[in-house]
Amino acid sequence: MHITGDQHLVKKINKSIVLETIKKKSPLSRSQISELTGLHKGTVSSLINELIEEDLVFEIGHGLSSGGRRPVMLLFNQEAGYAIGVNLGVNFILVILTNLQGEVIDEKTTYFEQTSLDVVIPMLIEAIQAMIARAPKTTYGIIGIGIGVPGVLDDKGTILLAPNLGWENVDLHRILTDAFQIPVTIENEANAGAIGEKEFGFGKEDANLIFVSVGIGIGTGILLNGEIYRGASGFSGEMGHFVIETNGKKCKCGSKGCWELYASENALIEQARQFLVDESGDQTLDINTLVAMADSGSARVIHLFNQIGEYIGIGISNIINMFNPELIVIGNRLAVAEKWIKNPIMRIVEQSTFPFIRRQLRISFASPATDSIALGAAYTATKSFFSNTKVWVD
Amino acid sequence: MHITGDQHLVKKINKSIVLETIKKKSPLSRSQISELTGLHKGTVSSLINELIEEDLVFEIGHGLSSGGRRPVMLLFNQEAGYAIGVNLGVNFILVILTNLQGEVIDEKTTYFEQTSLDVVIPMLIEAIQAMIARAPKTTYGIIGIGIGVPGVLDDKGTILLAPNLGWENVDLHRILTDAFQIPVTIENEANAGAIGEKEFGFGKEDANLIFVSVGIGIGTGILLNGEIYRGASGFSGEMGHFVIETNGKKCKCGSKGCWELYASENALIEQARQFLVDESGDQTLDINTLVAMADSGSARVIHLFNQIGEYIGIGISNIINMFNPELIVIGNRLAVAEKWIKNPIMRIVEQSTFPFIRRQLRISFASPATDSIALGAAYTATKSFFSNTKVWVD
DNA sequence: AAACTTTGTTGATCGATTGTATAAATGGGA
DNA sequence: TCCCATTTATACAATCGATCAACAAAGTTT
Repeated sequence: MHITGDQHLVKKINKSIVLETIKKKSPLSRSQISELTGLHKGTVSSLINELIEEDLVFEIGHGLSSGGRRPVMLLFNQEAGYAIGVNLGVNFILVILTNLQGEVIDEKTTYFEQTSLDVVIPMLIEAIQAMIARAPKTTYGIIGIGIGVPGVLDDKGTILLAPNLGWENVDLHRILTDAFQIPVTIENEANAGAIGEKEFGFGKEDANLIFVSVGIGIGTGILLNGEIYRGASGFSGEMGHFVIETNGKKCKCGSKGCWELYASENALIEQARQFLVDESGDQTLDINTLVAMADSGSARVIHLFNQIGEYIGIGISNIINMFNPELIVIGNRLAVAEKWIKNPIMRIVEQSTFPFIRRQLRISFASPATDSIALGAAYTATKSFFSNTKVWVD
Repeated sequence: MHITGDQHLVKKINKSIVLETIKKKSPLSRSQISELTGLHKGTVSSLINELIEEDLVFEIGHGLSSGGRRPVMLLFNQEAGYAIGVNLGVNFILVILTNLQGEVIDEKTTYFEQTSLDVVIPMLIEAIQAMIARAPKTTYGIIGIGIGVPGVLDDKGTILLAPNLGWENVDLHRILTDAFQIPVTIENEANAGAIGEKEFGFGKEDANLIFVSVGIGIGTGILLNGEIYRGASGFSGEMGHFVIETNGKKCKCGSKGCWELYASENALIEQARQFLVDESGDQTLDINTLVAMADSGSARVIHLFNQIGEYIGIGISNIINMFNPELIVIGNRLAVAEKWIKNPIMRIVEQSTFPFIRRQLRISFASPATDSIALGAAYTATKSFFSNTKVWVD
């Protein structure tokens, strides 16, 4: 069975084009939409009236005349419904509430120490529950819940493996659907980050964007031709296990010389521990501590960041040469060390990539203020809402 | 301006679905097509009649009854037109003539030694001209010319750089369009190979397929979600310049330790030359000679193939971990050494890739009998014919 | 031979875009 | 102030393509 064409499909396509246009360029008049999209005036009129009926668009009043009748300006009704977005981390749960435009209305972070299912799942449900309770009443209510998870998923939303949480075969989709009776979408953390950056971050104009999540390990969210690339078994993006040293250290994945052995938060802390025992006692080492030490001038720590940065740069160079993307965003924990790792990364990238590829390329660090993973997760929920129930074709 | 929907689009979609169904599963009756596609009987009838009118489909006679009126069986008219496919190599021009189904009707190889434009372009034009002259007369005649080129192209069919031919900024599209007044499509060699394997080779069922062209250098054709991936500047697939040894040999690309320094035909021959001067005089070394020597038991050559195979395996492992493809096809010159490099490649891949990724993965060598590059090139011409003038939406 | 099945066509209907005419609102100029 | 061109938006008929239903054609089964 194929997706065959009929008038309903045509209408869905055009309605989605009209709504997208309003979302991106409002305020707009009907006639401007007609010109921008190439659709006939009458078509636009009737579609707009349906969208107003559905409370997704509203009239804001008259605009300025350009020599004739004054246009009626239209706005997207961002507040017709809200979406929940969750970044499920290794020691925290970040829940955000966004409107249909992806603007953050509310947010709350909860921390945990034990990662066992019995502890985390109830906390997760409670956190979402609390956020739903705080959401204002709207036409469509909570239209969906999107979650970003640090692990490998199948296409039905089961977590096959989340090594840093110690989870295996957790049917999170079922658990949350049962708990809330609301559509749930689950996405890998790095993929969600890529989506977030594409929709709300630095990558709005880019069709090819790669989100490099440098945390305990390294994961990558690959967005090609505007869509997440998943591979044959939903398991692409395991770039942490690139071989960058043919005869390097042994990795638990079975290979040798894997990238994340040299360039992750784990690598950083492990190496720091070797010389910091004497330098500063047995304090708990984490990345924020190390950044603080570098800021206050510790040469050894600065040198360590430099080294880690170079290794990150090697992997990123491989990514660049392979994917020739428009944008690379470095996110997750190590992004806070931007100040200390940016230069070595850039230096290596300039050495190891083609000039004509670099010309189309930008590299940036995810802003610590906005959580692109939670934003991306919320966006998947919104998108699913539109494609399943209302407009949108994809 | 977007691609908006109207009835013409609907018809194009459905007509293309009907034709594709016939191409893939003929002989078929109208009613079977209706069931397979989900389209209404009447719709199928009218579309089929148009296709018959256009000479793209014909009735072959009655099929067997299944308890009622006997069906009229339909066939795709593969011979309604022919396409030219060209593999422009570093020392040869292979021209093939295919029907609309991609079956090779005729083929001819011409060899050349000087790669200067003045020599090669006239030869190319003459070779194509000769093939066109030999083609039988059909309804649509020669519907297009497709060319696979070992170099970097822009989106208008200009060769920006073909290092092994010594060409730069050659507007091949214009040259050939002027010469033949027929639609011309130009594609990178490795991309054409990927398309050929997808349509006619081992990859028919696969959406994610990577063609690794191991010749003088290493190029890759990346087919994701059923489409060639080109990257931001049409320049992805430069995987020959992966870094696999962080402190390895210097490469002319400016980096160090690039894959193709260790795993290409160049690497093979260079290393062979070092010890073969004394072993067999100053014969001209090429890959066929080396394969022959291995076949007759030269331990050193066998060991060399083993080593090159292992390095190929390392790069392929990286590709696998990154793309998680269904299929990898190893093509171009080194494919003839399958017997000697297959095992080391496989051994390394098994060591360096995840088991769950391998489960969905096949690795094969391009068959030397069929040239997937020329086939893929011819297919791009056929596809362009259908999408521009007749049915097909993409 | 009658009844049922399968295949394929034909004409009516539906639904969506488009084209044309028209109405409404406005600015510019005589 | 009045008239007209212009811009905006709607209304209604025309058109095109898919679907639906009825029917004809050609079998098979009982």
